[in-house]
Amino acid sequence: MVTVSTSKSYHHGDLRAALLAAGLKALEEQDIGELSLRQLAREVGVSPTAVYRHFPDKDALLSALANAGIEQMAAWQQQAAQTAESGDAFAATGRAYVRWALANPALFKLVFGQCREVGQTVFGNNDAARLLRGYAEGFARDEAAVQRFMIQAWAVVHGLAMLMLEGQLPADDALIDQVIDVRTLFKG
Amino acid sequence: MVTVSTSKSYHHGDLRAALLAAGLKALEEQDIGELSLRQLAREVGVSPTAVYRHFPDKDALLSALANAGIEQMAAWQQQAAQTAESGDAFAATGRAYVRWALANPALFKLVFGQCREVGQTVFGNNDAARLLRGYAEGFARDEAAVQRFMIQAWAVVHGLAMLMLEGQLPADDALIDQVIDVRTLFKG
DNA sequence: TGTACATCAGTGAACGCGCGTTCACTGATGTAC
DNA sequence: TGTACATCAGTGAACGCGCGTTCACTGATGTAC
Repeated sequence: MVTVSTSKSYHHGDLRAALLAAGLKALEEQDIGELSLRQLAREVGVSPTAVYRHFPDKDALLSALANAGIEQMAAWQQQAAQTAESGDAFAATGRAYVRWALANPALFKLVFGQCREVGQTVFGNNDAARLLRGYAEGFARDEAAVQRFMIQAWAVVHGLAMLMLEGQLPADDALIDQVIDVRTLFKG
Repeated sequence: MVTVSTSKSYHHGDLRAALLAAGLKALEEQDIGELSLRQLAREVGVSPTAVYRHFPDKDALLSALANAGIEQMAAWQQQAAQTAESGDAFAATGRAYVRWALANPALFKLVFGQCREVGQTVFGNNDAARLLRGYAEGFARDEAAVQRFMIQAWAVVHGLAMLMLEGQLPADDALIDQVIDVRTLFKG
């Protein structure tokens, strides 16, 4: 005889993880503004109230989602850098940035929108930034030039990602390669 | 003796214009998702229902706002191009793009978000695009190079605007000038 | 110039909706003796 | 091994809210005769 518990119970941390997973999945298709706490609870098969066992409020849930997004994005970039042939790691990181954005449209926007509210910056001390700096220091005259170059590079990939996400440019792999091309892009 | 009409009446088109103006103003401080039809009606001093005399629904109002935004942005760019010293018109247009975005954060996002839904492209046949193309044709080898250059340029300004809007980079006039600089940016 | 009437831009009350959040609760799990 | 009890992760009902939209309406304006 099997006893069915009426109030289901996740092992510790499981519902939290399930909610985040549901959130990430939902953000593949919905915009952040359409995402509701109740919806995620529904998708996980739990009452809306249960969410409050794991997050103080909706904002906290969104923040956690943003953090998950940042980590995932950093992982993609790192992977791309390591896989790339030597000398191409820099551009590969840029391409990974755009591709991740295209694969996670709403999450990409959440990551940047959310960070503003928290007052935190997405890049600065992560691997991608370090790679970028290393590359720039190879040819830049001084620190000012290094910084300018880093920002220009960031702007290109971010802008390309945004324009593709918003349908202004075709979300086309070949186009990504074409645009993120150090041979044509930077004079140094 | 002055008769005060209880149901106030705008001259033809005036309420429409007032609603759009209120919308543009509201978008200076709020995000698009927080903007409600009722709020705009309130701000104009009219009942929510009155809006429906001028727009079939909320979406139509937002579309009209986006169109107003596109026009305003194009005007800024045109103005910048005409004022610029010869040879600098191209970069001036780019700077105007970013500055307009900073002056109209939510509207900027609305313009791009909304256009996706309508399936329409912001640039393609406007003055800025023509200027951009003329500049590119000056040194690009072939049509493919012209297009690549146009997209790269667009990506840089769009990305810079976005990163500044989202607080990832300081919204700093000097930084705009530094980043949008043909001397360091494009190899052609 | 006066009257009859269509048009048109407003009004306020009402609707159903999904939302985030609160509340008091219940049943299962783990621990101390 | 069995019992008593604290902890903890769920439950369902309820709240107030602002929203977009609908409805039947009203009063002012312009036109035809």
